[in-house]
Amino acid sequence: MPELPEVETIRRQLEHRVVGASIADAGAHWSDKFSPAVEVVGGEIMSAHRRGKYLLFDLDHGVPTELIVHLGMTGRLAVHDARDETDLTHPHLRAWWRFDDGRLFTFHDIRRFGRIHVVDAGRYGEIPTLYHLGPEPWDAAFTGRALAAFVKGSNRYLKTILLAQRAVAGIGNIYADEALWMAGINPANRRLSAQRADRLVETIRAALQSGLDHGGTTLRDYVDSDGETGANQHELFCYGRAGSPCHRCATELRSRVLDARTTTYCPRCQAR
DNA sequence: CCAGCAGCCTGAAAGC
DNA sequence: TGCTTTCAGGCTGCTG
Repeated sequence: MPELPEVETIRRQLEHRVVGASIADAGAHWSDKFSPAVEVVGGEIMSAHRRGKYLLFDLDHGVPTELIVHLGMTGRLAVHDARDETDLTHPHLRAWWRFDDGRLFTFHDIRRFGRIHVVDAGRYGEIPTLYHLGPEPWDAAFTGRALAAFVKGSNRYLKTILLAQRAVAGIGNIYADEALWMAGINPANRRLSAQRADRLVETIRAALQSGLDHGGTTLRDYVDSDGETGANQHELFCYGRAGSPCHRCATELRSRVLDARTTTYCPRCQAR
């Protein structure tokens, strides 16, 4: 489940391998989730950015164009040496791009929760979550005040607001549970004081920074574009630890389902 | 506009 | 052992 730290880890690895490459050929799975990949044939990759969990490749394709990739749950991007014999019939291969130097850029996605879009640069209207995406977690616009305003304007669970990508970009289930545990806030709260909002902004940044520092969290499927697992799963305080003792107070961590998301929390440190 | 939720997907793990 | 069921979950799009 690539979230911001996993996507950023991949972006950093890909950047120096794809920038400057010209796309000579491409292919894609028939689904319209992936088929737009072929529209960038003839383009040159100018840069590789990230917004939230989206990878954004700027292309010169006559007009400024963006190739947008969301990894979903199990998406993997990799660049293969020209000598590699990459199997273009692999059952999980959803899209591929052949560079004019012979290298192959591939997108594998077992569960097909990923998505590929090609748009005129900056035209995100057909991608609702990206269109409405909130600030990056380290953006000056992401403040306790701004987060508190989002919570006040909504009647949803606090955790659901964090996952919705509007108040802040890039948080998924793992880092939401981690940040809420670190802040000592119950995920099912529907209100947030100014003081707690400031604290939650800090812990969101801390949880994501830990993920970045450890190359991402690998629970099932995540590997970076070199096929390496992350190490942040060894640093988790809360996510996936239901039934185990809280690292702060030794109370048994509990899990419940909030809006169809498994949520782990400490019933004592994160009392409502 | 909002909240809530089904549906998309597959393989691993658990249950029988 | 082998078959069936459950689970994981980000995002989209539908419903009320």
